[in-house]
Amino acid sequence: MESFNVITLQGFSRACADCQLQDLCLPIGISRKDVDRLDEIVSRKRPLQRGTALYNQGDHFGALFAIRSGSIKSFTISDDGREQINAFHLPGEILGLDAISDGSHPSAAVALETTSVCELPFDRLHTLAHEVKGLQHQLLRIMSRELNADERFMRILASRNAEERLAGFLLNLASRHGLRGYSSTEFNLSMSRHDIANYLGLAVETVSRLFTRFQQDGLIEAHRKAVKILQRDALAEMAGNLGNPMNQADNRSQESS
Amino acid sequence: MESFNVITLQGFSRACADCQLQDLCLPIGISRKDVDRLDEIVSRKRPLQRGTALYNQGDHFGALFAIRSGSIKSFTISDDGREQINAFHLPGEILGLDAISDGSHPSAAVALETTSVCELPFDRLHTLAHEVKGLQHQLLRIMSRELNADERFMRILASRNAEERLAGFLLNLASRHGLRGYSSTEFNLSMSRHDIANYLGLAVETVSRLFTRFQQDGLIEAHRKAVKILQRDALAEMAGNLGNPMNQADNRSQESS
DNA sequence: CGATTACTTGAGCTACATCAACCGTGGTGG
DNA sequence: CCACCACGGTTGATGTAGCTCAAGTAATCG
Repeated sequence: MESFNVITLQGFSRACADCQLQDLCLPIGISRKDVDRLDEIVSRKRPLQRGTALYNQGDHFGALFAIRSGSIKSFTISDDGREQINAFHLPGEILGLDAISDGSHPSAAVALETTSVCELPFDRLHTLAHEVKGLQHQLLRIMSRELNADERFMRILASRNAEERLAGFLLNLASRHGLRGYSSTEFNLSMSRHDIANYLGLAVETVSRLFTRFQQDGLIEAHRKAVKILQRDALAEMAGNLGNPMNQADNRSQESS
Repeated sequence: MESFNVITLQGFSRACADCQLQDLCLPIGISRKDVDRLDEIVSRKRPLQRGTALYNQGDHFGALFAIRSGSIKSFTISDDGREQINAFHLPGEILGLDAISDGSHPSAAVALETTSVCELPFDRLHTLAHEVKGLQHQLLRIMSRELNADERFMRILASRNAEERLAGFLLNLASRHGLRGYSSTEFNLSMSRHDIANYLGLAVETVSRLFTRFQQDGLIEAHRKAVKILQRDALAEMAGNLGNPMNQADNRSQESS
């Protein structure tokens, strides 16, 4: 709702150099001049409505996408028709990296709310990365960061119980919101309980019960999509202090020494 | 036992161009001349004994490693001291990709048996990739492939039960062995039941029981480390046909159209 | 304003973990 | 060379976290 016309129409055309998210996204560690070259290949598409697919499973891979505002879930449908969510993506994050290897998207991406994205045609990006070493490095770093996040999440799925998973999930979202300049204690979930359950490998009922229990225990305040973190430390304790490091982007900010 | 002195001592010094694994590893899509340049930066270390660490969690990241022979498990130790295995690596696979993003290894890597590796100093590799576009692309593809494998595995952890997990695991190992020119129906597990259980997020007892049940049902033949797949299709059915695609490297082979 | 969909709450069931005992095997030292 | 030990693996018995089924309530949508 808000945060929607923050980006003016001018901002819409004049891109990366002015983007609020540039220090989360591709332009890190790239000179102003090279950012302008990046700009030239980026195209901004009109916002996706909630439920709209950015790409479908099996689609030809032609471009990476960076989220400008809104949020997206990526998921796959298995042979038996069940959906499994791989990730939720927030502004500044790059989608489609898993499609580079075989030229088609192994998972679909659907907007969870009104969402706008930047399109980065891969062949042009690749060529530019060949010329701009900083961009090449940044691409590798982003992919590596993603690998990290996946590994952390695998760890959670393999060894944490339901309450640890949800606690970790909430903290992860919280800190990712924080990184984007929003409140890290109070935010809206753009995904349904069903999606959360699916993502965490739990039943919807379990997630629902945990939300009410966390609330009863004074850890959070939750009413439908609105969530407020009341006792961050208790949640972190519960999540085995995996809340912070589970975060995809956290580590990136302080490591540029 | 066998398959050990396949690599001669000559093969040990003259590298990538002669390597049996080159079509699984970095050199794909690179001209002969550029492979020689790659060769120059690769250094071959003496074999690691079983249980020896290639690197430890938190170590400074200076190089990627490619497995030449043997196998390696990578894992992290969480705050509470529990080990969680992220992956098992076979010959031709690259380790250390998750360390690019913040310059230190988020996970440790330990040899499961006598294992030899090639060391690829990252700064030199990075520079070479800047010059050789094919190498840059191949690096991205390998990372993307890894992302894929992680996502598939997350799906398994989040939505499959014990028997589906183990069936998928066995098929995955089988086809990875096949890709390397070994039998894909008969092979040795280099990891313990404990490791398998840890990796799959199960208890050792459960894994053990499943092994005996699979054997009783005539799906496999298993004695200690030795495994023989008897009914591939039945296992695939059980794994929700996730056995094949779960594989990290499968898709790479037929897509170079 | 009714109807569909998202979420919550309760009751019972089950897959798997945990605890405990036992077995085979490979290594070591007497 | 055998006896013993330690360790990885197997098997059984029991407990429980979380799933499933079921029904109710609240929000959303046409």
